Amino acid sequence: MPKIIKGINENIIACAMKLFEHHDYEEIDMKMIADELGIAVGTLYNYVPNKKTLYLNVHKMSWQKTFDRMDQKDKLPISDREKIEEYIVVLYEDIEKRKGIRRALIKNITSLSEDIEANGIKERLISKMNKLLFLLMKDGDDSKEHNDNRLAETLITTILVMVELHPGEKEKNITFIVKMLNSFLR
Amino acid sequence: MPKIIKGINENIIACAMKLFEHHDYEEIDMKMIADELGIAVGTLYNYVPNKKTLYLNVHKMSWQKTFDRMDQKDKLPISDREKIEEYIVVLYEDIEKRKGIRRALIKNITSLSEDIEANGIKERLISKMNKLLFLLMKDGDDSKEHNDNRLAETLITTILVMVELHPGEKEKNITFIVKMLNSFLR
Amino acid sequence: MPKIIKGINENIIACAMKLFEHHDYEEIDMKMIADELGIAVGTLYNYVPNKKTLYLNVHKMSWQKTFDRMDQKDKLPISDREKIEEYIVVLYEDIEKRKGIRRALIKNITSLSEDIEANGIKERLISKMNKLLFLLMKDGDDSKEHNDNRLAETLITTILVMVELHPGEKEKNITFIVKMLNSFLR
Amino acid sequence: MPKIIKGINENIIACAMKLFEHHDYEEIDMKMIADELGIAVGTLYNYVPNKKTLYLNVHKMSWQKTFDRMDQKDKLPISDREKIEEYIVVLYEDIEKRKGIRRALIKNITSLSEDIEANGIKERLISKMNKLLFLLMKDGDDSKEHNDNRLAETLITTILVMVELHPGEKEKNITFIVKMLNSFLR
DNA sequence: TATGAATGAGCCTTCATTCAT
DNA sequence: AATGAATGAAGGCTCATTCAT
Repeated sequence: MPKIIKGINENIIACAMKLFEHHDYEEIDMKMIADELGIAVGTLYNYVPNKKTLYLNVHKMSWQKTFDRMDQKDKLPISDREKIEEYIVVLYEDIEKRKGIRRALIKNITSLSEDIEANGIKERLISKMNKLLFLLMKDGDDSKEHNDNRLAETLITTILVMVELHPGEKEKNITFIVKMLNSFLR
Repeated sequence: MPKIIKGINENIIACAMKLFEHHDYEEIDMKMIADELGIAVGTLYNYVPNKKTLYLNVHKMSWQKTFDRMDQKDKLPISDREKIEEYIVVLYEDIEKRKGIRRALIKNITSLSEDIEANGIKERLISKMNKLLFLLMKDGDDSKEHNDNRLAETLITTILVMVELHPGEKEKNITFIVKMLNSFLR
Repeated sequence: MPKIIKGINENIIACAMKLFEHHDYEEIDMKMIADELGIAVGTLYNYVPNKKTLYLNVHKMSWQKTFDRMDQKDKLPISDREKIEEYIVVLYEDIEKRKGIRRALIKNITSLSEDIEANGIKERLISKMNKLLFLLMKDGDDSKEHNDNRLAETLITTILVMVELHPGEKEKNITFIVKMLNSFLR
Repeated sequence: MPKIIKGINENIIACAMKLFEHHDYEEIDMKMIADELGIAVGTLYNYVPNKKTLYLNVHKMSWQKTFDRMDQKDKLPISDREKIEEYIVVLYEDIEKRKGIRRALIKNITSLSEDIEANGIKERLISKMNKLLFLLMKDGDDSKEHNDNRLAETLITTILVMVELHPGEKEKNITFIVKMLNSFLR
């Protein structure tokens, strides 16, 4: 049974994250991760039950970081509309940064992959965005009345798609997304 | 050139589509597909040169069918705005109807399968939508000026996501998408 | 049980020989042979029990042709020494002509392959050459006294090696071999 | 770079040599070699990058050892003619002693493995022999003038063949080869 | 008899996971 | 605890051979 030492575990997550950020799941093998950590495969397996779980944990931590950054924005003394825009920027940057995990995010959002077991992150993210959007919607707006998540979902997906299809055009991409948001809310 | 029997080939595409819909490229092996078809691997290889090509063909077929239905709409004597809405409906219905297509579309749109050489169909679809959108944009509009594809891409992706996340709510979904489109174009 | 029709069988051998002459055993598959014959694989299997046997038969026929050509030389009204030189030329040309089978010959001569079951051809060939060489050796010569096959073996092998290592230099190759023979017999 | 444990590696080469000696490249599969070694295929692949390379290494090792022993003879204070005879004896003994080497030598000499990229060792050996033979040839001799390798090639091949076809008759075999050489040079 | 689609064992190679040291 | 060599199940693909038509 793997003994779990806090320090090492964090190291493992960090290393794995670094690798998974740049490469797909299949492109990374346990030896690479062990090498990156400067330990033996066997040792890695003392701290991690298997590759999938490790990946899943990285996935979770990865999202958590994004959540944390969004939470930071919550504390800023800015308007809700500004806050939404901050959210978008945070999401954009995080998604852009983590290539390897981006795929997982997409799959997760679009329910593409059932085996990356729903860890509730998609729901948390959408709900977080939606809460804010709700405040910005006009009374009487259909979306507000039904309080569905469609706008939030669309925003998040659009970020993903823009990062994929127009890489290196952060400015334009964000401008577009914000414009889309604003015209919807107008 | 392998002898191509119409029926079998379509069957193969259908089966592969069904499997690729629920699982990643790497998760599916040729034996699975053969088993699903009730034939031997060797037989499968009489009709398909290799796994990659099969996967690619699944994508192509998916797109092509959608594409064809959109072409039908082009011939109708309706306004451009109506045509766009028809496009949306076609896409929505197609995507909803043919479960198998959905994941393929998502992967293609999001470049999830970038290693699988691009087959240019995604570009065709986006360009088709964009051409129409262009006519509807106001002069001076940034998106029109740059004539980028962002709006088209967003529309298509949104359809996909709505179908996935709000199945069985066709009315609401399409209403939302059209509303989004209209507010953007306003 | 395969029915054997004379005409077809000869055709098969001829076709297979043509292919095996230019390519190694592994490079040729039954489909190729069938295609070359203009029949279906299944049909081919009506006349031939399996690939190995077919190959073996081709091998035998191939040698037999060489033997036949050598036998022709026996009938010529020439000296033994001239006859030996004719033998060398026949062997050289035949070996040169049949690339694919050349390998089999080498293996056979050098006992390299035990699965091409000894069909006695090597022995026949060596013995045939030796009989003639014996007549040319001087009395008192060790080789003659022991009547071993060493000279014949060396000649044959040398032909093979020359064809392999100095392709396209027939003149020089044969000159060398004959010179070697003559100096040995002198 | 796979971790290389001296003992295992030599064992692998020895085993592979033993197998490749009796069977063609295609007839041997990695599982056989692993089984022969008493290890798993995966383990074998820890020491060998792939089948082709393993095969190639078997060849190289075979040749190199023979080569080394010949280099020893070069240092002796003897005449060139004596040196050639020493070469012949070295080759004979080496070939006779190490059963495994024989088939590899034959294949290499006869270019039987031309698809396996040439490793240049055959050329080295022939050239080494030829250099010495050149010194012994009479001026005006055709072979000397053209400085081709035919005599060297023939000598080496003849050694191989004699060992194969007349095992246990070392004396007679070497006598024959030397006699052949001498009559040629006379 | 002829056909050729179907079969499936077999091959090379990879890599997550285990376990003796 | 740490190590990393060993394991062997899989996976993509081929091709000699079979058999239903």
